[in-house]
Amino acid sequence: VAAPRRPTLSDVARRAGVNPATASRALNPALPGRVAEPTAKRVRDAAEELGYRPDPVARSLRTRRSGFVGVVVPDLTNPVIPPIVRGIEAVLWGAGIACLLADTDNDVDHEAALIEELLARRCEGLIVSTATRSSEAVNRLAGGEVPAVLVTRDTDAHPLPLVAGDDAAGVDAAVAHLAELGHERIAHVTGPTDLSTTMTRLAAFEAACERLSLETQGRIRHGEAFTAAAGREACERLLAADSEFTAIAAGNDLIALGCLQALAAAGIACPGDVSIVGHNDMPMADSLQPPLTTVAIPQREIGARAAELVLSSLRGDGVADEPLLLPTELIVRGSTAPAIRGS
Amino acid sequence: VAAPRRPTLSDVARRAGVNPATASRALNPALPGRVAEPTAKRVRDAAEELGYRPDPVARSLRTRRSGFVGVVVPDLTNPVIPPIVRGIEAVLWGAGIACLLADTDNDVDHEAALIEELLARRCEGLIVSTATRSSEAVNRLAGGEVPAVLVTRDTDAHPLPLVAGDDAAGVDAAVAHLAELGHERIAHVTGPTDLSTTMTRLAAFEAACERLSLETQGRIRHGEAFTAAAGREACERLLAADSEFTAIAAGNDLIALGCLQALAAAGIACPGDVSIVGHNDMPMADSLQPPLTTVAIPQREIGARAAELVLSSLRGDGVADEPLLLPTELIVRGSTAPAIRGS
DNA sequence: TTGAAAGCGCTAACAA
DNA sequence: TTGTTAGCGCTTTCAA
Repeated sequence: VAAPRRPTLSDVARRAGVNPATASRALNPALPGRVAEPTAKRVRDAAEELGYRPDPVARSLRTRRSGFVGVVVPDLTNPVIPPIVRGIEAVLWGAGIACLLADTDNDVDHEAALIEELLARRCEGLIVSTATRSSEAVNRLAGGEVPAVLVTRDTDAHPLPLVAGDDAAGVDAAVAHLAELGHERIAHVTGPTDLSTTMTRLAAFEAACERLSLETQGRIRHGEAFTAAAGREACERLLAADSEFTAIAAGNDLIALGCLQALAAAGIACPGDVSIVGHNDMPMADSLQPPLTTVAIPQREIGARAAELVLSSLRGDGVADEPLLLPTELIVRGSTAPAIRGS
Repeated sequence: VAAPRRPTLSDVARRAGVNPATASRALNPALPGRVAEPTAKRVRDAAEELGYRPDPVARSLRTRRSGFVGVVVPDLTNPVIPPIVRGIEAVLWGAGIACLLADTDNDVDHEAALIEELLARRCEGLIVSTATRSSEAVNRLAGGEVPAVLVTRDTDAHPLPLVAGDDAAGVDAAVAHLAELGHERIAHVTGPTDLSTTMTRLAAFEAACERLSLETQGRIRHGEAFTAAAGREACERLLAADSEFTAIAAGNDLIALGCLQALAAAGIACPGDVSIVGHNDMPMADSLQPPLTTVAIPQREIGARAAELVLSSLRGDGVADEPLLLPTELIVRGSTAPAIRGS
């Protein structure tokens, strides 16, 4: 028995009684050098009968394209990431483009390797949420052969289009909300300082406090990662320093969750003694105890817009290179309450 | 200025003054036909100076391999999935193999297309958590060219190795736990019936109730998806039917969360009036209100073991084809409490 | 409108 | 040990 090799274009051509080149043309419509309809039909039938599927590897080698877009994310276990990816996939899939995902585990080298891998496989576009704001591999993407778009996290050099939530406005609203509730001593527990999101939110926090004449001195702590464990640890450091505060603005919802845990462990009630505001409105933020007040970013839409930018680039449209900051919204839930006088 | 084309093996060979084939051999150590060390060094230096990176597409076309494993998941926004993926990645990355992820959005056609895509790109192995237990595309993987392993979700034909948690044992422990608390009327809100996990857990639920002489008649409802919204909707149907029950075993934690919401909306206290047990111990299950009692599955390890199976296959080792069911553990938290007499 | 020929970048037989 | 040759499966000039 002959090996059940998968049929190639030559097989199809032979069966249709034409040259492989003709078969190729018949199967790839449009393009100059159309094929006579009867011939084309013979080819299509032959392909159908043989169950022919074009070989994307061979095609890629020849055409330097691939029909897929690469998506590079820092950490799938961060709950904000999946909805963003979903937004990307929905748009791309709708445009007939597959997307292949890679997770860098927040590691620059890992990130560089995966970007290289995707590029080498001729991905036609790249959407990246970078592992760090100093990623060289990401910066090199600028002016490269394929369009690249950043989501949520920017690099310092910001050489690429970015789609993100308007974090600054969100943080400003969060601080204003706390101030309105009477909080005058607000702490900030951030994410890792090598991420643009952390720096943006931190700057916005300080600006808002400045504007409202609130003292922040000694009330800022940096978490080592965007995880609950890191948030908890940072909050414990904050508590240990005994800097008085009645509210915490957290770098993101996972950090906020960690703060919730640290406070609970220390016997401090939220929102009774201390109020907390998160950021992102991750899935289940509304189901925590207490339900988390947070700055919602439009997760799916961030992904969708990034995908659209890539599609525009592929169509040859120019892409504005200033950051696209989508509206954020403060969602008030149970983790914030009026400050207790003199506490 | 000449186009800054990325250097090819021929460029390297020319610079080293050798034949491309020799350069290829020098760069790919081992293999029959070793290269003299001085020559090899010249080639390596040339490659280094030129910044040569082998083209995986060309290499794949020639060798029919690719150096990556494909991972197909049904829904990244289901919180159990990312930790499993993490387990897979850690093992594969440790073995020097990249992994490319694809999300099927729980859709069979989408799944078939992505599997085809990954296969066509010569992925060397496939790890799949299938969209449905009747997926033809998945069944066809059996005996295919690349090793394939299923995680968490099986197909009815189970033609492939499976790595999953021992759900049956877990559900049995969960029901026993509820029974010990005095619950005699236990309802079951499941996931979608086209998933093997749903069927396994349902069968285990019925077996356990049977064993303990608990009536289940009229107390089973199927959720349309493994989401909180579906769980809530199914629980509302259960409540509307007014079948009396004092506890719910949920198909997974998201379903359990939905039940929590439905009960809260109906003014029924958990665990005061009704106890709930989830399944999976997803991230943040311990932070819900109340903290969820649940059957923990070893998420990362499921992924890791699946990846190891693929690696074994690639090394040519035989792989046992009976399902690998890893131990589950009932984690008792705040959502279960003693049944109220006569309620 | 179709065919012939070349070649994408690499590796595997075979020869030298 | 190294070079020569061929070809993976496809597309794209160029010629007929």
